[in-house]
Amino acid sequence: MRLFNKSQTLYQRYNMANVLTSKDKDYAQWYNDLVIKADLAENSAVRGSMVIKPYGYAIWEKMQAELDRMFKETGHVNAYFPLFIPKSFFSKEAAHVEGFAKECAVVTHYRLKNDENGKGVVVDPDAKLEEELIVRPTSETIIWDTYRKWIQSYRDLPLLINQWANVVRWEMRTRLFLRTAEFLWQEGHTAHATSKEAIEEAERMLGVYAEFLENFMAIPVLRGVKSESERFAGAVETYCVEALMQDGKALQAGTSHYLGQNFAKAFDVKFATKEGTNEFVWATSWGVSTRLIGALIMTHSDNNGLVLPPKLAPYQVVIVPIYRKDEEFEKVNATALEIQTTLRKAGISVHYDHRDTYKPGWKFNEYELKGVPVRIAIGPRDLEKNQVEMARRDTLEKSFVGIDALPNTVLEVLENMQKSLFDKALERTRQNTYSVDTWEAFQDAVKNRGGFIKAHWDGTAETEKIIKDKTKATIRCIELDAPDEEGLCVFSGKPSKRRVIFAKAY
RNA sequence: CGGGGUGUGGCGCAGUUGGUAGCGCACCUGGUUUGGGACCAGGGGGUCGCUGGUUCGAGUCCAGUCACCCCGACCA
Repeated sequence: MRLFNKSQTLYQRYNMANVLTSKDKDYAQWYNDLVIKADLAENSAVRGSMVIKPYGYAIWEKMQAELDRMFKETGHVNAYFPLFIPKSFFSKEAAHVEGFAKECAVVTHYRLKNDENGKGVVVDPDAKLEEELIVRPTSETIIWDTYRKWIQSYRDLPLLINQWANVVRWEMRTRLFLRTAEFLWQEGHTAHATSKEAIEEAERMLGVYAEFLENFMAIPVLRGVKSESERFAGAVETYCVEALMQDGKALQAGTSHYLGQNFAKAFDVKFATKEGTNEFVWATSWGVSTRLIGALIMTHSDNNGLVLPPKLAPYQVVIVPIYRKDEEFEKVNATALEIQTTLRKAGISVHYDHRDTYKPGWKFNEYELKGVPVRIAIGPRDLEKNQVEMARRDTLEKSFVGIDALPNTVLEVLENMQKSLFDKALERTRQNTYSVDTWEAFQDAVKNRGGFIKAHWDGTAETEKIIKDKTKATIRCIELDAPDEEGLCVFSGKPSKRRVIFAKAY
């Protein structure tokens, strides 16, 4: 077994030089390079909007498939609501409009015409919309306007609907996957007869997200609730899962909101109870977005490129044939095809790259950049010994495996890698989650150490704001299982009943 | 919206005191190669972001304008 990562610098010198910026040198640049070089996405002609390329989209499709399965397993169905929302809908829920007004794209006209000077097309001023349309930044308003018509009786409840959609939030500054003007997501919107049911739903879906992130994406998360100032615009309570990235910054990976009766009241959605009274329904909404791809990258990847957990990889194994002449290729190809079939029968997704237009070394680097979990190289020397060379992406270890043992060995490695990626990320998160008790130590921790900082907070928005202004750290969440612990606010010195999680965030 | 930067073949860049555009990668053809991003030979491709000005002559100087990137404030 050869361990390249023990002599990483030498390895890189002759191998990956000039491909990716080193993580240690410039983490943000490393991230950008990786997204581009791994062929996940690129910037488009429209500022802040990205093209998700086939390889990146394949990862999103894997996520969608699993999440969709989980949503359906918990009783939800999919539907689709319009992209355009009448402007008037937005003003119906005060907090909601307040939260989103500053980043809405607005459709004002519905027609173009040829420019009179013969230069291209211009907006036809005669085609002004009576009521302007908002491009959805989220769908609560249009959905609740619709739910009013769907809900009359307790027998219509609970209403458990999800939609897969794109949304637009006109952000000042954007970054591929992490924050773009348009992004893809799913948004669940549910209606319930009681507050208790709605809270249970919000908590259930937070659990679904946590399970998905941890078991599927191998990303450990904290489960918690947001402070008032970080709460979703229009929610009574916002639950969240927060993950810690390799650079010590937190990333909100998913949110689930208990909306109380806010939207029901704003859109007049009432139902007849068994007892014959009329009551407003109780609501939730919850979502995760293509931002998760950013979380994926920043949790597992390294200086050689993307590292994908096997459950998410568009293909789990790539086979690279090695040969000199046509006769050699014939033999290698025959065996490679057999291996491909065997692995596929074992339920493993396999890509066999027999292109003659790239050399093996080029392919090795390419698939490392793309994070394919297992690479199998097979050449004439292997044929003689009835073996292949197997390389594992996360550790960069290479080993020789007998062809007969292949499917089982690969399955073991994939399983092991899935677990190992999670364990590694969990260990990193644990080592970077720590308590701080004084203001000096807090400032130092935010500035020099990063990570999840557990500190006492007096519970006021004022203190939270001052801490944010002074340190750039925000309250990521109040952990659901945070133990009661008397203490003094790290900033104000006022009494606090438990610690909350502070971090710098994406 | 403030600060900084950049616009030159597909990508990354060079271009001196103004003289009519070049390099690397990629691409195409042929050959040799193929176990960690091969090599040789030949070839194609750019009205230099846009508009105007100065000049015999502008990638280069001037003015304006647009776009994008990075750093802040705002946000998933």
